[in-house]
Amino acid sequence: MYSSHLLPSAGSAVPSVFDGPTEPLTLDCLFAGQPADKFAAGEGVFWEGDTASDICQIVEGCLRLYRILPDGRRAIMGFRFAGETLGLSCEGTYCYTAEAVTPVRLRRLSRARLRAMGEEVRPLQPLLLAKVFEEIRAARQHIIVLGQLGAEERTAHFLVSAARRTGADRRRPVTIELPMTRQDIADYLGLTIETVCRVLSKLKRDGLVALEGRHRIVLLRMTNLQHLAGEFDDAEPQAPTWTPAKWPH
Amino acid sequence: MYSSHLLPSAGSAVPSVFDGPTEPLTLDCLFAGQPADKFAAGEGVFWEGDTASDICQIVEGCLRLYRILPDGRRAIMGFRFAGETLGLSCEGTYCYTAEAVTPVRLRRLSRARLRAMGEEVRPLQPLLLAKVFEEIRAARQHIIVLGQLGAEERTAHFLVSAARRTGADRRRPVTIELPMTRQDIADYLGLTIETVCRVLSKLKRDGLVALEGRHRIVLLRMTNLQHLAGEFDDAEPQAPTWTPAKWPH
DNA sequence: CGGAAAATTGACTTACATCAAACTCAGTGG
DNA sequence: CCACTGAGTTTGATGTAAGTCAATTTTCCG
Repeated sequence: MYSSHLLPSAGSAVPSVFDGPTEPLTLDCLFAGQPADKFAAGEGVFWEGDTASDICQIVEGCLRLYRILPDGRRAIMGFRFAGETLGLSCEGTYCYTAEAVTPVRLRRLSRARLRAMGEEVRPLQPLLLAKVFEEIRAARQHIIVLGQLGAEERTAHFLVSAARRTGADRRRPVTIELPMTRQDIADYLGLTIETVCRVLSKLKRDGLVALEGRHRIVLLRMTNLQHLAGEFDDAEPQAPTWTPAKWPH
Repeated sequence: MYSSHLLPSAGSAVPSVFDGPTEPLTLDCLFAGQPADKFAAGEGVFWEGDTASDICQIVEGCLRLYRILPDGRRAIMGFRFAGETLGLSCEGTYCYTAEAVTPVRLRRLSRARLRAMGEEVRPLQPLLLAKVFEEIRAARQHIIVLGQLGAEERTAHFLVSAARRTGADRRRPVTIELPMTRQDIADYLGLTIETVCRVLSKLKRDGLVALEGRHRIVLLRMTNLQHLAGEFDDAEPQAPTWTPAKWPH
């Protein structure tokens, strides 16, 4: 019964098995009732290690999620924008710190409350689970970006996926807002701030993007950028040309 | 009720997910009835893009999980050893190829069947979910390794976590089996085979490890290795008593 | 405006990749 | 049993992408 949600049948992302009257039911509805907390730019929403008591949905603004390594390095795990949620795929304690990049308004929902709601509203489960899977997918993507791509490729990938997130159609000049600093981008991409700058300058020189102030970039040649980014995320099931490596004992 | 599984209350996660097979009720019981398929070294179990119809549990052997990028690069997402499962945190289609490193025996369980079982055996859900969360945790770990650590740190981290996976106690010389090739390790760590070799040679020269043949390594100085690896994963709230080193690699 | 923080650019360094041998084994067959 | 073989590994020489250090220049916010 309910387990069908945890084990979605092949096919569509959000399990359609128990859809019924789907329309008016999303997480938004649950969050809608909650009061909106406000945070100033630079303010922390929660910290790594805190008890993960709430799920949050951003009403407005942008957050950075990061961990600080023992030696002081900062690894940004991702950014969250209006409409997105955070805190769902943590067990027990938050596994990163969430900090406002811009002024942020967000709604909280305690796990206890969400749990209670989940019992009454059955189709809630697959929605939550879909978000968890989406996070895994994003994490795997990030692994490939960091492990395999060069500085230019990483940056192109970042821009393209930012554009994709806005929902803007692929066609022609897409303008994206990047409220975070260059340092944030660098810490996200595993590069230095200087390298990020140089790459952006190069992309500009090559006519692939236009820089409008610090926080707005126009992607002029999406196709080229996607190609630079590797395009490994899209469909295209590569023919498996594996080597018949054998076990050398 | 069941939603409490998807939204585990703060505090303890499901006890030691990664421990060896514990008696009472685990996935092992479900897999126990299934016949064991055999695969020769180098043989594929499933391919990226295949319909993710089964969950697999490895009875014996080692698998590598990877994706091939459009330009031919191979990104190894992870390895799986005896007792571990694969295919759980995929939606619809497998998101990587699974290939035997050594001869492998594994049991399959169709999602449909697992779903059916999940209805009868209630405590099954949290077990599955725990595995999903564990994968997220591992992916985040990998992101930090690839984004922030240098070659030596990455390699040390790989060794330490391999040791941890065997369940061997932290104390004193731990011998680990690494059935995969150096190339596999390189593709997993985002390095070249030469760099992996050089790092291992250096660790040997420094007396941190001993190399016994190609596929066995003795970790002589766990503490040093852990320190090299950054130690950012364990509990240990690391008092920041250390100088804010810059960006060494 | 004015000043400080952020971004950019340039000169130089370094860690890792690349290219190229040589070495090590484990499997095979004489 | 031992030489042959070839994949896998190791080591060395060299190249290069990205990091580091150090100025500027730009932006934006009071």
